[in-house]
Parts: sequence; C-alpha cells; structure tokens
Amino acid sequence: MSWTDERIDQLKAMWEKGLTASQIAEELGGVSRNAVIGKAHRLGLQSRPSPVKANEAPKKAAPVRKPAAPAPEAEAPRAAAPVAAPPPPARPAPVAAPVAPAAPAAAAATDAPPPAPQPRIVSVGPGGFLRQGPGDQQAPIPPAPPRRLVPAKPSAEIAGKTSLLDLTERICKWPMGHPGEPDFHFCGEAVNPGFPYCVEHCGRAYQAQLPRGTRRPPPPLPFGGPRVR
DNA sequence: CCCTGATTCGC
DNA sequence: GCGAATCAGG
Repeated sequence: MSWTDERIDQLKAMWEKGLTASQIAEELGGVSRNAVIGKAHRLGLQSRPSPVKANEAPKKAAPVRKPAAPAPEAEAPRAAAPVAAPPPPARPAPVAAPVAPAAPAAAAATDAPPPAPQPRIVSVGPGGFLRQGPGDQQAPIPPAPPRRLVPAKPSAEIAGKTSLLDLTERICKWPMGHPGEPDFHFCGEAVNPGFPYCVEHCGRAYQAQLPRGTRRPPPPLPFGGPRVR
C-alpha cells in the first residue's frame, strides 16, 4: 500500500482525533502501526502524549541509540523565562463521554449569578420564523468544521463476550453458538501459540488421524453442528 | 505479558 | 520517503 492523498487525509483526521496508531493502521489497512507513526511524524503531525517521553529535560541529554555525534552543544541563550512550547492545540482528552453539566446550584447562589441570556424574540414572521432586529445580528451559522466521517463501530456487543471485532491473532476464534444469533460470540481464550484456537479448542479442531477402519463417534462440529430447524 | 508513541537507520 | 526494529514508559 502507498500513501495516497486520500489515505494521508484519513491518517491526519484520525491522528488528530486521538485515535491510536494501531487503530489508525487497522482502519487504513495495509500498513503497520509503525508505518502510521512514521508517516505521522514525517507529515509534521506531532507529539501526542507519549508514554516514553513524559519528561523532556534539556539537561541530562540521554542519547539512546547511537551517540555518534557527541557535538558540543551550544546552549541557546536561555532567557529568564523558559520558552513554553506552543500550547494552543492542547486537546489531549478525546473523551467521548457525554458530560452532564455539573449542578451549579450551590455555587450559583454564592457568587455573581450570570443572567441567562434568554433569546430575545423581536417578532414572529409569517411561517413562524423569528424576526431579528438590526441589533440582533449574530452569527448563528455554525463554524461548520470540516468533519471527516468515520465508520462507527457497532458500539455495544454482548457484554463480556468476544465479538468478531475483538479477535486478534492471540485470541481463540472458536465460535460459540450460531452466527446471527444474538449471543453468538467467540471463545476468546488466550490462544495456543501458533494456532488460531486455545488449547482446549485445538484439541477439538485437530485430531489425530486413526487407521482406516476404526470407527469412531463423529467429533463434535463447530457451530454446535448443523442447524436444526 | 499487553499496550503506547518516538527514534533510528537501511533500504 | 518508507517502515521494521528498537527503545522505553504505562
């Protein structure tokens, strides 16, 4: 896969939305998490709270990989006030939880209660639209931020059950129940390394071949066997 | 262990 | 420019 304009746009949008590199990589497809991170940095998108970089001390330079060039660092003239990094794009909390407005009941009584700006209706025109006086000119037009639509993931799956979306390479993919039924899910156990199933289900999925002629009771099939209807 | 982002460096 | 490998913190 290559970085088309389209994909770069998606990357930017998701990155700024706070999605993790893994999620972005998964969403885009065909790229790894590292590829996403690398591209993001190359694009100049930068610096989301990194687990590994919480402390950025100018002193105590800790060159990690290869101190190839231990250049004599010419310290920039440090003014009295340490130059603060550009803080405006501070939006570190993409919490999606709809926050209910805190009850200001007690606080409101104590201090200056800001009068609620009730919309002053001047008159109502035919058809019910509101007329505005000349002094009422506002900017009711929403900023209309360029939003990129992103496919919403089916939010609530069966609680606690392993859904299709939860499957990874290390989760047992043994189906439980019948697809399409409300409680259909997957085993979800830790996988038997190298296999798509956990140890128990590997035992069900892979059975030693017995010599011909030896009749055995048929093994239980996945999906609980053929549907009976 | 799993996850995360940052960085390096060979291609 | 790209991204795997590596690092390092949570």
